[in-house]
Amino acid sequence: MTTDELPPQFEPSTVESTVYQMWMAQSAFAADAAQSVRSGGARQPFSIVIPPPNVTDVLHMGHGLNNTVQDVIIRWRRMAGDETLWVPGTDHAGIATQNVVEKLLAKEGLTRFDVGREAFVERVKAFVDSTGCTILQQLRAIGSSCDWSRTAYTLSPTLSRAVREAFVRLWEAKLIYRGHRVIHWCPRCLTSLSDEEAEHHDASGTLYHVTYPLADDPSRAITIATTRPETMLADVAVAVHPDDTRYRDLVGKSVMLPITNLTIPIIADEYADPKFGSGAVKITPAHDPNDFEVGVRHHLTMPVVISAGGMMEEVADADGRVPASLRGLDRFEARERIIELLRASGHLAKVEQHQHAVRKCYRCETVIEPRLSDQWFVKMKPLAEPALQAVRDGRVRLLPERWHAVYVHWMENIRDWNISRQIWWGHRIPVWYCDGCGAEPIVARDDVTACPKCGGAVRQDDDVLDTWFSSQLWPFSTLGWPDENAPDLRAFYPTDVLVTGPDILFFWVARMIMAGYFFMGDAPFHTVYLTGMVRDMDNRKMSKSLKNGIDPVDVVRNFGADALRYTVVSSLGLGTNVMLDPNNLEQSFAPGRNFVTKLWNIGRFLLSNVGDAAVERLDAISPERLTSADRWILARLDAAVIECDASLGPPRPTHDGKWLESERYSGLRLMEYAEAARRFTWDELAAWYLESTKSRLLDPANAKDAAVARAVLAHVFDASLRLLHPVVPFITETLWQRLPGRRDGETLARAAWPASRGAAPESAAEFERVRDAAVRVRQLRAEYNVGPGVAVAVSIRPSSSAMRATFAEFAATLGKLPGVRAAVSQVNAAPNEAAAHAMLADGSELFLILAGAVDLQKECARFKGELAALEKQLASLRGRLANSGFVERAPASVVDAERQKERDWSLRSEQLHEKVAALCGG
RNA sequence: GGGCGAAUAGCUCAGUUGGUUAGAGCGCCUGCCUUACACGCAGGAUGUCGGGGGUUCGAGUCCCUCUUCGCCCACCA
Repeated sequence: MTTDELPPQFEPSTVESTVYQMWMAQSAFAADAAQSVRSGGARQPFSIVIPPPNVTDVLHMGHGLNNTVQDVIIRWRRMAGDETLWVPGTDHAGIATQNVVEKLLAKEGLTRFDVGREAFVERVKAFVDSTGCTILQQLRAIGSSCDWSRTAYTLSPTLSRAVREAFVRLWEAKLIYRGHRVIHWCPRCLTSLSDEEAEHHDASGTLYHVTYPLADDPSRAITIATTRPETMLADVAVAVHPDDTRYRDLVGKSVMLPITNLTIPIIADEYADPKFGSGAVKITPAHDPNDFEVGVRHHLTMPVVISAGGMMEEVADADGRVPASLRGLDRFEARERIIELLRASGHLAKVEQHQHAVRKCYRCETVIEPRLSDQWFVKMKPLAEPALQAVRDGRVRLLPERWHAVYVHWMENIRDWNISRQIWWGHRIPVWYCDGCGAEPIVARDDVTACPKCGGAVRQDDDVLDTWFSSQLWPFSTLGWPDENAPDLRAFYPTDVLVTGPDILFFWVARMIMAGYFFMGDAPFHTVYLTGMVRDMDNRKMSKSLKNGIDPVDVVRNFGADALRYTVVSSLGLGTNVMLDPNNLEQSFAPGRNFVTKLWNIGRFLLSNVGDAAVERLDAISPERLTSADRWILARLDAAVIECDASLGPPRPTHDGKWLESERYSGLRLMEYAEAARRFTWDELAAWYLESTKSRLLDPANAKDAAVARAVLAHVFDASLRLLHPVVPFITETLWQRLPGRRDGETLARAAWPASRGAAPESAAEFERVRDAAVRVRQLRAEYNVGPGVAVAVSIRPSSSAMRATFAEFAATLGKLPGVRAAVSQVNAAPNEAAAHAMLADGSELFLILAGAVDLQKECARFKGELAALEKQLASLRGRLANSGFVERAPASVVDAERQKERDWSLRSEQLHEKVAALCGG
């Protein structure tokens, strides 16, 4: 490629799709199971399964953040030589997707019941087919390097097979059972929900105190308190604590239930808390989980008075309990009506405000109705054991660290999981019933068409499985399970890192770990990286309803995918939220856009100067041909590589599949990695090295040295593009392709991650003196208002013979650096105090004499400040050495180093004293 | 109600096991279109590290306490 065609502006929109197509054409993201060491290959496998977005989703910034993180990690490992697989895919998202299609139907004035089950499912399928690829396409637009040939879908035939298998195995292990109990019911979605799907919301409600008169003595009454008076129609008892002396004589008697005029018993049960309200509690077994337990203990009837849709109705065992005037009323309307009735009949004792938590459906925020019904459950305790142990002993780590405790607490208190949903979109429960002979339910991997006992007709269970039941299998179902010999499963399971938001830690992550142990005998990943959330400037979650979202596609169109990625990663502390302003995309994405532009300009300048001709290999250049600047930038590159590696790694546990305490919470510091790579490229390569090479490259007299400069530039830029590629893949690939010596078909995406060349850190020291001198000259110029047009004279007294030897290079480089513009001369003796305007240096190394007036008093004050700070440190250091405890405890080498430090500081302090004396006259 | 975490520059955050003068990005101020880049360059300002107490020669870092936020969990009707 030729370099002279680089346009002055980087145009992401034209470049990105071309680059992505090139990656696809080169199969840059395709994983090869045979290469994994687990399959007899030579590479460490490294795999990530994507948290499957809902199939109807469109990309939002949350996805943008999450998938950028995954892509950075994947690209880093790919370059580092692992056989890398990133599995993409989507989730059928039972309730969510069904709700979307039901809304579409509603526009036609239809419900799913009008359409019928089969036709409805077909309709959802068609809808999913029409939208299903949107989000996957959008993931490509932000550069995600997924292996698209392995795109999975939770409701595909292969994954559905895994779901059946999982259900049957859990059934066979007696971990799945059918239960009759009070569960969380969403009257809008018309389905039961798991505990996790019924979210707590703080609410300010009303606590109604209702009097229930004694049946045999209406002058006496028991007062109960309730926030849901409408459920009193289903009351079957009043419970008091057995030790509650206030009520001891009443246990066994009965009260009259207002409105219904039924007589119900007073029972003793420890569930009643004497300290709450009156100490008596109404028992409504069908509409409250606690009351249900009481009901079971006392063999009470369990009338159901609220319908699936949340209407007052006599559903079961409720003969005559619901007065005609209330029938068919919505539960909240009924509540108002009942309060009126109670007030009218004098049974309403007190009404007070009450802070409590209301559970709401996580999909539609409808208030949950606890409801007695038959559901399928998974027994969780046995599954939780190994998953808990894995996190405790470091086989699985959660980042950031604080989630560890949250996870452990949840797992220790885990409750059985209601997995059946009364919706139509999802995996139908693989259980069949024979109504003919009444045989036991048949649980089967394959569809059952006839009763194995009587040969009669069977019908399949109507319910479908919780979406998360299929999601929990994702890390292995996508790799070919239940086929234990599937090549991908062997090569890539367990996967490595899971990247997701903490909001689905229990919905998904914990269940995957449990499923991993149960079905695969091993955790599905060794690291869970929990990201923060994307928020607006008022710290609000971005959401459709608040209209404060940012469309990543918009950002990509305006600023490019790289700018989006860099902005997100560079502000992504571990687990911290990313704040972006939806009303000011320009400013929000400035860090990324600025950096990308800078990188482009570095590339333009550097590539045009390096040219297209082959450069010498770095190791073919003898050390003495390198300038101090060359040695410096090579040493800085090594430091940058080491820093990037330290921020990102280790990629996997180093010992026996368990994280050591020391490494457990290290690594995946994406922000620090990005900053290290940026600092090297911008603050070191561009700001100093590039500037220092200008004279070498542009002056024809330096033809031989120019070749060295070109070689070093090409090498260092190549390495910096490699370091940056995981964050900003498009622009780095584009520039990298134009470096001299590229072969056809080579991609940066699959190029090797840089390794430190082991440059001695002291090889940087010499150029650092040039740099310090330049900074000092610039500061003095600014301080004394010497404009940039004015050339200045700088005299230097080299402090060492080595420096004296390289003075010419030193002077040439310094003089040419921007903002210096100086004629540099060497003086061999210390400048005469009277003649010098000032001595300015940070030690005894350099004396810079700037032509022009220097404020001696100002310099004197500066030295005095420095002196005071130094003496403070010296005092503390002396205290430390004087502390016998420290000297005894610290290793000899440390104590020696401290003593040396003290000597150095004392010496420096003396010198400063002298300077202050010389300048200020004592 | 229980548990966890946070409080550092105007904003968002870094600050490893206590140890030189507490950092970055954005923003701000001053001066520069120095032919790669004004989406830039050079220089600069800004912090009683939430309040109080303690341990230590030495505390942003460890302990106690108060205040304020955030998150997770939760069957007190």
